[in-house]
Parts: sequence; structure tokens; C-alpha cells
Amino acid sequence: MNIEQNIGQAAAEAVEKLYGVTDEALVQISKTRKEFTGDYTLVVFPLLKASRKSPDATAAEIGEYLTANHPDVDAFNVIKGFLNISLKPSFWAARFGEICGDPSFGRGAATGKTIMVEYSSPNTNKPLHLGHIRNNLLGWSVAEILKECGNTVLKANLVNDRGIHICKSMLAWQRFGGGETPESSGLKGDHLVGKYYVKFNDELKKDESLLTDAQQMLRQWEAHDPEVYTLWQTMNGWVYDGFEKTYKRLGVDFDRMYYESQTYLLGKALVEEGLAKGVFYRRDDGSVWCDLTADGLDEKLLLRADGTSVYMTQDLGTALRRFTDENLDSLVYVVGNEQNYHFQVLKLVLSKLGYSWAEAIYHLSYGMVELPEGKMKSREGTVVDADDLVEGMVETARDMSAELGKLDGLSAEEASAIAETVGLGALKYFILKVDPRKTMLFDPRESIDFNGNTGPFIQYTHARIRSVLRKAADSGIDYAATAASGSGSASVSENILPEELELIKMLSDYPSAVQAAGDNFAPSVVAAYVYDLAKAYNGYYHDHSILRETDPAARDFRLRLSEQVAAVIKRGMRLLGIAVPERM
RNA sequence: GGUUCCAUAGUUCAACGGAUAGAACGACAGUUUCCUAAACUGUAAAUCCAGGUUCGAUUCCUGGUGGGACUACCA
Repeated sequence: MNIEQNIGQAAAEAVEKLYGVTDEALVQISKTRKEFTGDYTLVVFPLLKASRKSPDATAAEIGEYLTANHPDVDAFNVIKGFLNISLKPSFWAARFGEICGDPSFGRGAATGKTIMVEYSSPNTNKPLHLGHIRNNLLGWSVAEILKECGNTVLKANLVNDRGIHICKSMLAWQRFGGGETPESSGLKGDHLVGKYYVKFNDELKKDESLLTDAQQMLRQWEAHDPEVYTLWQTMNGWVYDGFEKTYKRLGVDFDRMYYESQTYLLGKALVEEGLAKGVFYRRDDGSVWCDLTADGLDEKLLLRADGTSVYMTQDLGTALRRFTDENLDSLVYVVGNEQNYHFQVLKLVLSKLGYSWAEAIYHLSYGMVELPEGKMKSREGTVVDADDLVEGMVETARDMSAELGKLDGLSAEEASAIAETVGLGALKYFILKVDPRKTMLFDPRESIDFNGNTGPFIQYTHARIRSVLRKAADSGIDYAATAASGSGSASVSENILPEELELIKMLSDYPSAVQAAGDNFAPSVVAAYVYDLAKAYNGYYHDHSILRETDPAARDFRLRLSEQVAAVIKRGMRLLGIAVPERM
């Protein structure tokens, strides 16, 4: 139980004792806003019916009760119906001790649950773009956050490696490629294949028969025509090599790889099952449908008249297989909000079939990344390529570091590692700090910031702390020893500053930020937390010298506090997939 | 047309139904004999419109206005 819940429970107890009411929903505890004195605030308005007293009188009564009965409550004040509760300094000192002694601070207790997070799921006919970057970063981060919340997590990627669109790039390469390969062209495999997908669409304008040819090729693929199949394997292999490089650079990974070419027949058995149960029906032409009009949706096709399955059919089958094979408690799909309808239908059909786990499917419906002129359109050449974007960010980071003279005395290797870390940090933070559900805007003409509420700002805060800690170690200061020799609150400075107390409180909030991020599938919650922490620390760092502090106990406490701030920044940023450098 | 999501400073983003709506960028004015100025401090600047529910609404409901997405026997 965290502190907030603990205070809430105590307040509920006070309300029960004082007014004989046990409705916990009436007890609202939140963190006290900065401009007021106190740590936690109880809103008393909902309690007035029970107390039959004025807001201030009610707040005062509860405040008195808590001060008298709760061991950690130090004092309270009442402002306009808000009861602000302060905890004892000794409580916070002990709390700081706990944080220092917990190497996995922020990690939740094991839930015993297994959650699969499906993300990325690219098509193998073109390279990744900015939209995919948001998907990949979100999916990876959400998976890591869910892990940190105590769940067992499986990251899954379902590669869309078959279909008419794949055949289009194959056909174009066959007709116009002249045997070009990634090696001969020097192009990254996914970019090479993407080039022929574009080529196909260009040529299609001149010659409409190409479409028929592509359809013919798809039939050949399904019949395992050796030539087509080999071409398919070759070109997909190029794409996988390319994707692998992009994934690696972005730092995303997977525990389970699924290929649609292997799963697209799944779900046909479910169609039979649905027919038998009377959930589905067959039309005269032989096609199979599910009537969802009673649920406010349309009729949904599940099997074509020719007996082939559609996207929905295989998704139903894939979901079933995953739940049974992996014994999942939950399945999270990180897929853009343009597919809201699809997932609505997916869940509905599964529950109509009687699968109770349909409820455990969660569609993390993230918003599109838009350009100033609107949605990215590959046909209009307005896509922002993932590899170009990453490379551009790293270059900018390199230039900026050089300009600021940050790389003096570093080897070329170190300098380039820092550029990579900072450039990617800027990009990832830029994307993850936004609420996943919201459409976000990216303007390629304006470079992503490195100042203010950005990844580099947070990375810089970390680097500065680490620098101070290195200097302390070089001077032979053993700041950890003071804590070890002291006991409990003695390890905290006697003359603790308000800013220092504030930092301890902020550190103490970290686990609940992680939990909230997990509950909401929102890395942005972690991003906001880490930014606030870094910002608060920077103000403290600016106003108070650490190494020049003359009182050794105070100095060592400041070092320990700084060390913990750096550690929590590092842990939080890791959940976003962002590395923090030792220097920059 | 139907379904659905969104609308907050000039711009990009915050705000479990709670206190004086927070940041950042940009603008303007400052801070460096001092642990990294990618930092810090200050000024100006916003809830699309009209109703309703509530002790209290940026948040919930209704209606408008403006924008996005979906509405394939594509995936």
C-alpha cells in the first residue's frame, strides 16, 4: 500500500469514527498543490452531508483526529474546505532510507499475470515511417512498464508478409528491377523493396493490366508456385534485414514473431464453430457473416464466397491460439485508432462465440502522427522515413554537442555514442511524452527541440549529477558511508532544506507514477514524472552547491540525494527506452 | 448519410469533477571569478459557442460550429 492509500484509509477511519459513515468513495486524497503547505490533501466537500458542519469545521475535526491517531501525521491546515496534511520529517527521512536501499525501486509486486503486447506489425512491402516509430516506441515502452508493474510480458510482432500489396512490389521488381539487390544497389533491403512498391504504382497509371498480373501472382503464391515463392522469400528476406537494423537502432525487440503467411488460415475452424452455434450465418453465395446490427454495428464478413478468409477471420483465430498457447490473462494490441472498428468487432464476435477472455483484449488505440499538411500519404510522397528521421536526429545531436564544446577531450567513439544517445533520446521523448490516444503533430521543417521539456534536458540533468558524483569519488568522499554509519533519520541532514524534502517526496512518488502509467497504458505519465523530477532537481542544483558545502554531513546527504535522483531518472527513462549518458 | 474521436496561450503539449488552468518553444528582460548555461530567474499570453447536472465543470450530459478517423468479399 502506498502512502496516499494509507492516508486515505486513515481519513476514512476518521470519517467513520466522527460521523458514522463508511463510504470510501467520499474520501478523496490527492497530493497537495505546490502553493500550499502540506503533503496530502483531503477534499471535504463530499463529507459535508455526513458531518452537517461547515467545510472548515469538518476539515478541522478530521485534521485533529488524524494528528492524534496517525503516527506519521505531523500537522494540518485548512483552506477553503481543503484539508492539507503534513507528514513528519522523520517519516520522510525513513522513506528516503527505503528508497536508497531498494535496488529495484518502483517495481511492483508480482501479479502472476501474463500479458501479451502486440506491436509494430509491419507490412513487408515498404520501409518503416514515422507512424511506425510511434507504434514501436509505444508498444515497447508499454510492455516494459507492464513488466515493471509486476506482470510477465510477451512482446509480439505479427508480420504482414503476404497479400496483394506484397505481390505488387514483387511484380515491379521482376519486371523493372533488372536483378537489382541490396548489395548491388547499396540500398537497405526494406528501402529497395519499397522503391519497387512505388514503381508499381507509377507503372500502374500507364498500364492497368499490372493489377491483374499482381492478382495472378497472389494466386500463384497461394499455390506455392516455386518461382513466385522463391522471389517472395528473397525479397522478404531483404526487408527483414532492413527492419532488423531499424529495430536495433530504435532499441525495440520481440519475444514472439508471427508471420501472417503462417497464420492466415487460422480462424476457419472458428467459422465452423460460429455456424454450428448459430452465431454466424451463410448466405446463398456461400459467404459467411456475423450480424452485429443489434449491437449498433454492421454485418461483418468472415468468409468469402470462394471460401477464403479475411483479416478478421485470421485475427479471431490468432487471438484464440495465443490465449490457449500462452495461457494469457490479457492481450494488448498496439494499433492505430483507424482500426477502432476492427477491434470493436473482434471483441464482440469472440464474446458472441462464448469466449470469456474476449474481455481481456485491450486495443491500445493510439493517435496518428500528422504533418502540418495533414496525414502522411505514401502516394503523395509525404511520408517521413524512419531511418532518415533517426539519422537526422543523431546528426543534429552531434552538431549541437560539437557546437557547445561538449565533446572536447572525448574519443571519436565516445562522441558518436553520445550523439546516438542524445539524438534518439530527443526523438523518443518527443513522441512518448504525448498521451498515446491523441493525434500528434510533427513538423519536419522544424527540428525537434533539445532544450526545455525534452529528452536531452533530462539526460543532461542525469549527466550533471553523475559528473558531481565522479568528482566526489575522485576527492575520496565516501558519501554512502555516512548513511551506513548513521541510523534512520540520522542519515538525512539535520538541516534539511525545503527543496530537499520536496525532492524526497517526488522520489517517493515514482512507484505510483509507474503504476498509473501501467493502468493507463501511457508512457507519457512516466515522461511527465521524470521531467518534473529533473526540473525540480535543476532548480535545487542551481541554488545549492553540493561539493562546496562545508558541513560534511549535509554534503554527503546532498550527494546521496543526487545519486537517487539520477537513479530514478535512469529507471524512468529506461521504461521509455531512453538511455541516459554519464556525460554529455 | 451513419458510427466514432478530438477542440486549452502565437505554436507544441499538461491538468482522478476540486484550490489562482500547468509546462516547453517562440517573444521580451535578466543570471556564469561558483559542482557541465543542453541550465536557472522574471514578464506578457489560453479552456470553440450556447444551455444543463453539481457545493464546485477544461473535465460529465444535450445542442451547435470546426477538424480527424472509420463506414472493402484490402490488410
